[in-house]
Amino acid sequence: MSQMNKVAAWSSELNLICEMRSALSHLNKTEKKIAQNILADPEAATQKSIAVLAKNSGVSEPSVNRFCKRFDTTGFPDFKLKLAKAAVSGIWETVHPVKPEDDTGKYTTKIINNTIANLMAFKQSVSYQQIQLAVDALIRAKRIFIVGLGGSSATARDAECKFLQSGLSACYPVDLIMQRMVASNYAVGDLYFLISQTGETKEIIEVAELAKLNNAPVICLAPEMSRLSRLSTLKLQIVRVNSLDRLSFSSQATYQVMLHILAAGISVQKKYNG
Amino acid sequence: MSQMNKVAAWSSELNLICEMRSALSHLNKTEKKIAQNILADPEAATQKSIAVLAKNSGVSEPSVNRFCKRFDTTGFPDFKLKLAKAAVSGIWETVHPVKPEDDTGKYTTKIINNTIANLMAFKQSVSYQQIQLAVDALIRAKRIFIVGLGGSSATARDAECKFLQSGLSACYPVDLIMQRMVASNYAVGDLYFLISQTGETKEIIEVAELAKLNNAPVICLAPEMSRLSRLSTLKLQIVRVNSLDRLSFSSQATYQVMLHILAAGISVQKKYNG
DNA sequence: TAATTTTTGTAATTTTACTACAAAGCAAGG
DNA sequence: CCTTGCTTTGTAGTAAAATTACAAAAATTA
Repeated sequence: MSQMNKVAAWSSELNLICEMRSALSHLNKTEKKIAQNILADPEAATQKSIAVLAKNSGVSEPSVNRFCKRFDTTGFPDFKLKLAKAAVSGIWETVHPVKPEDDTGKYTTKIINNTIANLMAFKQSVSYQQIQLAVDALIRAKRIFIVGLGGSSATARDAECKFLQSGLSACYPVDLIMQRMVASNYAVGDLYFLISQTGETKEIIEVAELAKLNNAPVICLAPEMSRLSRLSTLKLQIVRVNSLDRLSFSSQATYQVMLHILAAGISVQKKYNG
Repeated sequence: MSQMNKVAAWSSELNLICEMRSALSHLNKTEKKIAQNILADPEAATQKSIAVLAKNSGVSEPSVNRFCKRFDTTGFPDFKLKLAKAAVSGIWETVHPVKPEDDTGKYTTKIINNTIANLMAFKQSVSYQQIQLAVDALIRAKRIFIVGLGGSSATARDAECKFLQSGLSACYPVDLIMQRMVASNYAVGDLYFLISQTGETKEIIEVAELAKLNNAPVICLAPEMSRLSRLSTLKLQIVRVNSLDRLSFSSQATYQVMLHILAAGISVQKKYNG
């Protein structure tokens, strides 16, 4: 530990449980004992006294007290308080996959909770700068062509509605041939807005490649690190709670929210420019 | 107080701040002093000691202690803990409207938070029974016709995708004339699935009335208490955080999640029946 | 108004958390 | 391999915080 008194200086914005988890490897044995004991059941730890927690962890009371102070708290009671808060917001960290034996109530709450978790992850990862750039580009564009296939076709339709409502010139060509046609007939002022849940669909990558051939600006709404994302000039990347199957949450809800944010941005921006 | 020792017996599921607020009128002066002092800034109260809180409220320490015990807690520390938790989850109770002067970061987080708040409200109000009934009806139906106009057209398209993916026979007639045609040519086994953000759009109500004339089953995805909702045989009602304008959150995200839940229900159900 | 009940506060007790200090463990240098 | 100096951990004492028991005050009822 030596001079590094506050383990978590570099992650003070994250919640206490995250901090502890990520600090775990940097801790020495006594601290690790305490951390593991708390992390095993944070909720339960908030109910314990310093004496009980020390005994359970096999360390002395002052060790627990010192441990607490290392995590940016004034002492044990303050630590417990912050831990309790973290445990509440942490409900959304653990995702619960839908299982075939779940009854209606179970899978309903699971899906809603997982979707909320995904939105929270999205909130943490979203780049305001990219949104700002996207809003600017959308407003500047003379024509916006939206492409989305399969599961993303509804999202594409939604984008068309929202952009039209915001007073932009948006068009969502329904079939693939039309989409290709649009992509190969680029004119200055055109903008391509490509939507994909996977970012790997062959047909949409073709559209992106066609656009690139013409040096056309391409905004994509796709998972980070996908092929589509790499082909685009402006990336609105959507993280997703990993290790979660398609059934267990609505990733499209996140896409929808992203579109909503863009629409709001356009409205806000337009109000200022006249 | 007399024999009623636990003020909050009838609302134990709500969080502590809600309980205090609703109990406020039933409290006597000393208790009211304490409650008001805490409610003025619950977050700050969690940092105070019993002595400070007592002094600030103009009462004695044991009074504060007794006050805590009335709210289903073991004592002051436990009370503070539960208060802290309530304050955290309470973030989602207050919604923040998007303002024209908001910068990118501000309106982005506001929209995401408001959408989460809306999903939470939805979670609390959703009827599992209605979902169960809807899933059953959808599986039983020979043909499902989906109708949604304007902002709901994308949602309708999404419903079509999801139902088709689940192996059902779903169809979303794009234009209004087709929709009317479909509604007036009811055959046994048909099911109408009507989607509306307002539940008051004239054209969709016409479709619902046409269906009703034929005694056709109608599932609606609409706000509670709307005209469309009253016309339908099965209502999937969507509450929304009130006093929030269209721009400030994505209500469609909630609709999308509802569709996702139905699709999951269909998959789960089908797995059991073979 | 007196008697009874309820409410509130004072004072003592207990519990809990914290601090000072000393012992043990560990690393670098002789 | 031992010593010196540093870090880490624990023990014991101290301080603070919360709780309890009890008594006084206020309110209620007859």
